[in-house]
Amino acid sequence: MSEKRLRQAIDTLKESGVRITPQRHAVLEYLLNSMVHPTADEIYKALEGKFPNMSVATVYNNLRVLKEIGLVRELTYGDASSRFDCNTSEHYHAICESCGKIVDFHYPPLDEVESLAEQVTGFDVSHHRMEVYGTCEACQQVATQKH
Amino acid sequence: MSEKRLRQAIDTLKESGVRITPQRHAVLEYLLNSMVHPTADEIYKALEGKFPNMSVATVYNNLRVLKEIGLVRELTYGDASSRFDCNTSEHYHAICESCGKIVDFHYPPLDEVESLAEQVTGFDVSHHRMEVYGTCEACQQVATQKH
DNA sequence: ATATTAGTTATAATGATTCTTAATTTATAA
DNA sequence: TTATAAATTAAGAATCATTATAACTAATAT
Ligand SMILES: [Mn+2]
Ligand SMILES: [Mn+2]
Ligand SMILES: [Zn+2]
Ligand SMILES: [Zn+2]
Repeated sequence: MSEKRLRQAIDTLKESGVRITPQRHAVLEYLLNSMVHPTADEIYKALEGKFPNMSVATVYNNLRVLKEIGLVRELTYGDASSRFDCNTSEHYHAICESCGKIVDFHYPPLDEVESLAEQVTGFDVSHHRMEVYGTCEACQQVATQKH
Repeated sequence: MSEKRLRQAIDTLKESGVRITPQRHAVLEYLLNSMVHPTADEIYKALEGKFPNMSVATVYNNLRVLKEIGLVRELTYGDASSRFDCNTSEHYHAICESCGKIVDFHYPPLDEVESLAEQVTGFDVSHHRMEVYGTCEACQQVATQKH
């Protein structure tokens, strides 16, 4: 199943005229199989077994390339490091403020918000960002067990 | 008009048992009069005339204190530095991808999104974040003039 | 007046990301 | 096939926003 997504992603790379190096392939494959929106460093550490000589700069370089092609989304937060998402389908995220977990969720795109924002600000709006913050189920249970 | 907001903010500080030092007062006053969501460094530079000896750490410290009391909101983005907002009324932001300008806009809070997110993710949602990205009016005009 | 606490300053440390440079690999052309 | 050009990588240095530390100062409480 994820084989198909990998093949499609590699086709996109080829069409973009980007070389498919072993390191690039590994970063892409790792992201496609990951559900947890990993950081660049997590990807780096996960692949250092297979690529003991790979530089962390290579991970960043490849993430940038994959992002430019549209295969990867970068999720930026204030303090900590960026997280990367290979799920390019339109979706939103719920973020646990207790453990940091990031969970996908789907909701009809907020088109009305975009069009109203255009009216009141005069902006030509291209996209938006939305995410909800709170406590995930696991952390809720831990909290209740403390009584 | 902004005098009133300043007095109210100072009352909040007093109630919180926080000392009102000259530096703290200046940071707060600058933010209240600013419409542009400045960075810590912009605040630092703006005040160095009045406080030549003030440390940039003092700006950060005071912004943290003001944030903890709820007088200031921190707007975080991926690459660049945080921006700070003294407008504590519920509002959203439109961000120009061309010049970086950040503009307030109002929209009924997305409560339905929060409750649906709770249902599908099991999260206990406390708040959300939403902003639109695009091109501001000034940058649109510059773009058209290039023809 | 003295002790305690909070706040400030200067500077060092941190840490994620980017930059630089040289080496290496891959693609293209002769 | 060989030569040349372009892309990619690796290693480490540099950057830069932010935080931590330590010494000093001001405010507050006893
Ligand atoms: Mn996702
Ligand atoms: Mn605002
Ligand atoms: Zn959690
Ligand atoms: Zn603009």
